[in-house]
Amino acid sequence: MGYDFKNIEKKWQAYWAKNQTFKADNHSKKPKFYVLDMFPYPSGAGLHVGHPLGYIASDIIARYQRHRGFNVLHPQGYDSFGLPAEQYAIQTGQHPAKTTEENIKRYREQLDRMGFSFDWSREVRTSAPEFYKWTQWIFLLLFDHYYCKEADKAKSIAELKKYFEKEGNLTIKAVCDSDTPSFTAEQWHSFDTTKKEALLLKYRLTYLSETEVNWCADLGTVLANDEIINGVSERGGFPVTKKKMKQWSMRIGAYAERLLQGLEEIDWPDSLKEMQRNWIGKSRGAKVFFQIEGHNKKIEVFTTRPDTIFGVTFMTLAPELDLVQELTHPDYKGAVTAYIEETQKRTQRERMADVKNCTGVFTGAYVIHPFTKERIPIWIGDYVLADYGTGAVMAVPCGDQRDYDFAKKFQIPIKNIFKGVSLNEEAFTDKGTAVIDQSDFLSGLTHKEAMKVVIQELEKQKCGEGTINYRLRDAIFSRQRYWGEPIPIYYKNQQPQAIPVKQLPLTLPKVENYLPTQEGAPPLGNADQWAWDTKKEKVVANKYIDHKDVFPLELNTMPGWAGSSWYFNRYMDAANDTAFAGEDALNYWKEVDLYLGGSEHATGHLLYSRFWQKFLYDLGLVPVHEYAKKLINQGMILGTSAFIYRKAGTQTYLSSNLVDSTEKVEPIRVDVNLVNSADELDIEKVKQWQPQFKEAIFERYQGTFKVAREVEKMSKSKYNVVNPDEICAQYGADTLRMYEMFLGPIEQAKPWNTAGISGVYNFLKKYWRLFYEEDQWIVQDSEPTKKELKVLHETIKKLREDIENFSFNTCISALMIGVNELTALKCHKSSILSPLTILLSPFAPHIASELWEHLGNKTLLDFEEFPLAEASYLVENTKNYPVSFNGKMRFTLELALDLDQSAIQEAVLNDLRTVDYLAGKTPKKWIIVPNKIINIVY
RNA sequence: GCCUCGGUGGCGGAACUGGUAGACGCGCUGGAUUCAAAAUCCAGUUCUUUCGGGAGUGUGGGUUCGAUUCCCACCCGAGGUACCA
Repeated sequence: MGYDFKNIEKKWQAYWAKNQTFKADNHSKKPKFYVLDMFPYPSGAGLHVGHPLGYIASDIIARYQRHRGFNVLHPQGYDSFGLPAEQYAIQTGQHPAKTTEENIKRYREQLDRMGFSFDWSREVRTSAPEFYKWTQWIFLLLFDHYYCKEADKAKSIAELKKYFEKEGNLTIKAVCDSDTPSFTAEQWHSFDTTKKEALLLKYRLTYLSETEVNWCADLGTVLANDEIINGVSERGGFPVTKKKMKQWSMRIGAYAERLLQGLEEIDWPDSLKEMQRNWIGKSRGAKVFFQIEGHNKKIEVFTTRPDTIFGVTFMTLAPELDLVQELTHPDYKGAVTAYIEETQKRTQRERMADVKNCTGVFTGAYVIHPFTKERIPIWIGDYVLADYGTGAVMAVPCGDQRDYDFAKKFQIPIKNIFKGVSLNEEAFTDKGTAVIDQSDFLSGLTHKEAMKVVIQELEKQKCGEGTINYRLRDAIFSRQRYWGEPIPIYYKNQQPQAIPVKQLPLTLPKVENYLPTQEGAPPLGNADQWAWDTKKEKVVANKYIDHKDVFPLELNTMPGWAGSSWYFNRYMDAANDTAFAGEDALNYWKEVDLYLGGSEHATGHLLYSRFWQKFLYDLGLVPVHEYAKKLINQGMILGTSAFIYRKAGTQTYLSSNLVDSTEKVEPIRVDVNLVNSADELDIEKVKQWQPQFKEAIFERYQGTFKVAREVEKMSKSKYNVVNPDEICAQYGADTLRMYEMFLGPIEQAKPWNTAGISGVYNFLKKYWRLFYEEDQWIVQDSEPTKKELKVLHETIKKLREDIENFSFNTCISALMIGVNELTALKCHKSSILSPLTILLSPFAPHIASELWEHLGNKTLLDFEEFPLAEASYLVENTKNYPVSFNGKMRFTLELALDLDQSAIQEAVLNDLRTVDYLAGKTPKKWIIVPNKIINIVY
């Protein structure tokens, strides 16, 4: 019989479920430990072997920490709003909630088979009304707050109103839209409610504005910047264009500096922090105001090089700017309008494709240089982005390559303001060696000096000031989709109004059709029941709109990242229906101690969730302002696709070792599950697999037909998906878990290769044989030898170190070494095997539980103490001893007393260098452990 | 282009602060057991060699008694970002 993983795994999974072994308590004297996975989107395809990688790692940590006496919170849930379910609904008419429910069921079955120690009593689903009630609640909190720069935190809109009543907005330091007009307290009092509301909206942390958005026509929705990769949509790869639309946005920009600062406090991968830093994109420079000639307005520009201000020879505005229409000289109107239309038509991808080929037109207008008072022509060009800085740049062709290219192309003069530099080929952009010239009071200064002087002068003359700019844009929060959280807002006199909090959740209405309406409104426009009755405080039918108390509801829904921006707090108290999480629970669990997930969320989820956490912290609703202390990015598991080669134009396929360069062949993918571990294809199965192979001829080489391999992303369309269910059925969950960890370092991307799994499987069988011989229990109670103890304690030491460094692949190596040595020693002693089994349990919990039960008939494996190596034979009997060499250096050798003499002599004699070191004083009773030289003294 | 990380056998990968490079596993080779297969066990497996050795961690330099590890330059790969003024 041997190692019967099927029954063992079934038995223990049932036991854990029945006893709720992994249910975490919100009250405990033990220290807490919260280990979290990024929750999955339950897709229709189910899990493949790559998905559980992070869950296995987190489960090892969770089980390890329980052994170490922590009260562990290890929850799981589903990020269940999303596009695929909705696309499926459009095609089939099936309600996304139903598809989602089915997918979740499938996911749960697959997860359960792998023996994870999740506390399922805390499961969350972002698409459940009990959950999104609180997502909507947070949305309304954001709607009801603004960002006070003085206090450097969010404050309520009520406070803002009071301020306006007293002082208007002339002195307030708050984050707001760039086009916010100034007003005094008197003016404020004179405004009607609608006007007041419109002004307040410019301050709210979630606000409505007419913005240039990334419009994806194929998906019928707008996309956030992080949802666009290389100018096309992340999902589907469709083209993206710019479009002006009224959209909800999140004022994440208000938190830019704090999001940057917070990175210093958290233990996240450097690469990921760097990505967030770049995304936030802080740059120091100055604002400069240029007076428009014959006009009462000024153009404000942002520049990081105010020191080059005397090199300005033209000005470029983004074509989208409203100001362009206003200042364009009538003679140039035609050209300018044509150019603007042209740029609007281009997709983002086209725009990116010809970066080299700069375009633009002259507006016929001029500004006045603040220092030289020269006339400077105003151009527009699409290399200037409307939504960065002020959408206007002072062009310094001598110091900026883009300005240089633009000037060359349109034959605008280039003024050289650098000493001893040639500008024939390109602009001079080196800040380190620049010496300013031809620049009045800046001449002769270095870049650094000139920066200081010019900012002082700008501020003195009130035509500019030193400033800091961020690349981080406010995040668009509206999606023209059905399957998302409804935004709890209705419109009265065109102004957004909050749904009363006690009426949440505002649940999704039924619709017949998940496509946009004929008028182009989002899918919620199809709902018959989607209006808000302010008197009854409930949703009513649309036909009552314009009755006295009934108003239209918002038709957009929230984006995918809404629910995931706060779900980690919900797990702390998932069943609470009076708060998003109870205060006690929040104060007990505080933050995630270890968060595992992919680095693809670096500038999306992981930034937005930090922003929401900081906002909730400002309101005193959560106890910490960074929610995840440590984060690990697990690497992707890639597929190993299999290829066969078809002779061009025939139905003949060649074994990969028959292909030579003279033959014209086409590589064709075949299902990896039809290939054995020696890369040999099962031809009979291929013939049944797809009709095109039924009549095909397969040319073998020496009796076998081999495929070629290539590593690529695991996906259904590449026929390289390996299903964990099948691996579990064939080798068991414990083998799968260990093998995934054994593949390589957790952070690294690595290819899946089923062939290698036998190593781990053999290990578990070998482990079993330490306990059973031909189904006879052979474990005895006798005293362990020192050698056996040494093996055990070396394993403990290595394992503990490696688990704490998340180096699971080397952990497993250490276990294998230990087991090999004990097998060689024929050790079947319970005093050795009991602690070893606890060591094994985080990795292979089922087999460990089973053997543990046989060993000690004690209670639960899960609350035994993890063994310590500190008190071990190895450590206690080892001393460090200094030895000199060549009279120059001093080494410290680790010594183990008490080992037999022949072993020492062998070790010493086999290593010439070691003998040299110890010439003349080779110790009789010492063994030299190499690589332990820790100190060199000259 | 810029930022970040990486480059070690046939393969996945070890090597903590510089100290016997290639742990562990896969694969491969030979052997034992078996009617045979599976399973299991044992031995070998960086390259090269005239069997003394010699070479070897992407390339070329440097520091050091000693470098996969530190420094400089370059080449290659992965990820991020992209007219950010």
